[in-house]
Amino acid sequence: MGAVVGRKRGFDRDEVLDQITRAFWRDGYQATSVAGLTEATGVNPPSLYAAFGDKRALFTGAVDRYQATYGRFASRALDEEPTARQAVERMLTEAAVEYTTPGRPRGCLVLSAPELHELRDQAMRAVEAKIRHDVDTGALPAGTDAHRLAVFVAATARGMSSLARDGATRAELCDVARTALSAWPAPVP
Amino acid sequence: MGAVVGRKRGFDRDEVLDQITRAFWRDGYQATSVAGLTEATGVNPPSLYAAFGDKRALFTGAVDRYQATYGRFASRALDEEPTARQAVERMLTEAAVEYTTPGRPRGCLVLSAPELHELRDQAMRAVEAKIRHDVDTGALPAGTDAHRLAVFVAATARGMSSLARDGATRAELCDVARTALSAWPAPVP
DNA sequence: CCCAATCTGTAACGTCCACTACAGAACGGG
DNA sequence: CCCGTTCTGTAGTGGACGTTACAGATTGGG
Repeated sequence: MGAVVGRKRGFDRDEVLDQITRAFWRDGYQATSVAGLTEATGVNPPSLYAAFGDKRALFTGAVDRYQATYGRFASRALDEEPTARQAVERMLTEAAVEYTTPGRPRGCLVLSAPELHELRDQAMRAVEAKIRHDVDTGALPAGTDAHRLAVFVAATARGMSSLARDGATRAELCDVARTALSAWPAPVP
Repeated sequence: MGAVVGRKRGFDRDEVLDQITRAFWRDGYQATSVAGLTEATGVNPPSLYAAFGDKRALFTGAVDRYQATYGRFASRALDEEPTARQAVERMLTEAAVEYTTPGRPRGCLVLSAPELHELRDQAMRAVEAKIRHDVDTGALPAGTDAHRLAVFVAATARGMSSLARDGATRAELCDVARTALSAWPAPVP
């Protein structure tokens, strides 16, 4: 079990994966070159390929890491908040913060990369399930269209990510979240 | 005036520019190769370069054409509708249709291409000016934050374009527009 | 202290890219 | 009918890309 012998890796795998994640996050899959990654990380191509695989594998590794760290806030809000309303409110207001945090790329990696359509659908379905649960249990009016509301939340998050990438301020994104939430149906009394 | 002599061009310049527009619209600037454009149009590279210039010029020509045709609906709504509310309502509902019209790429070219940040800002400022006018003339409540509302409209349009690219239906986009409009401030009576 | 195993840097591989040199074909004016 | 002019197709240019062959460096086990 474990490597029996051999020269030790000359770089911190997690640290390098983080730099790779930020590169893909900032520039997207296509615009990020392996040569650029070696320059950003100081790790030469053979070592990158040995540690992570080809460019596609580098990207999926970066996406996995993104979801486990920077993008974790969304599923956390859905898991930890009791109602859909509270979960979406927290998700969107935290998104305003996450999408404009200095020292990292702006916006959301998953919402920006065209090739991650599947992950976006998953996220939207999770929001829809949270809403549907509240409709079923009577916390939201019986007539509420859970799918429609989830699509609207998805649109808001995507719009916020796009605006963040174009340089929108944190306050502007908070206002977008607040305005969007004003379209939320009144809770059952 | 006019060319004095010489062989005539073997293709319809506008028709070819339209195919080029659709290619950039569908795949973006980077993912569109000149080789792909020659295949899509049947026009060889030297003729393309003679007629339009280099790849960057091809792209800006395509964007210009897009704004003059497919994307015209937005500025038309702002120009032709009397109130900001009516203009935005028409803009978003027509966007739902335009973004999902069969036989052409989905979503908006300007909202999808990262390099067109400037054009997006222009569009948002136009919406903001329309709203500010209604606030100044009393058609909207005096406390209305025109900028904040314009950013929200921009977020909605971007969200709709992104959803359209991921395959959202026309009905879903109409619902997003309707829900977003429910956040519009009540008009002054 | 040697050895098999693993990682490292150098330097290249073939492929695709945007772009163009060149020669010939099609045109209208004289 | 020739001529200058403009367009066209072929066939390349140099460069960037993702990926890897290879030889040397470094490790721990025996």
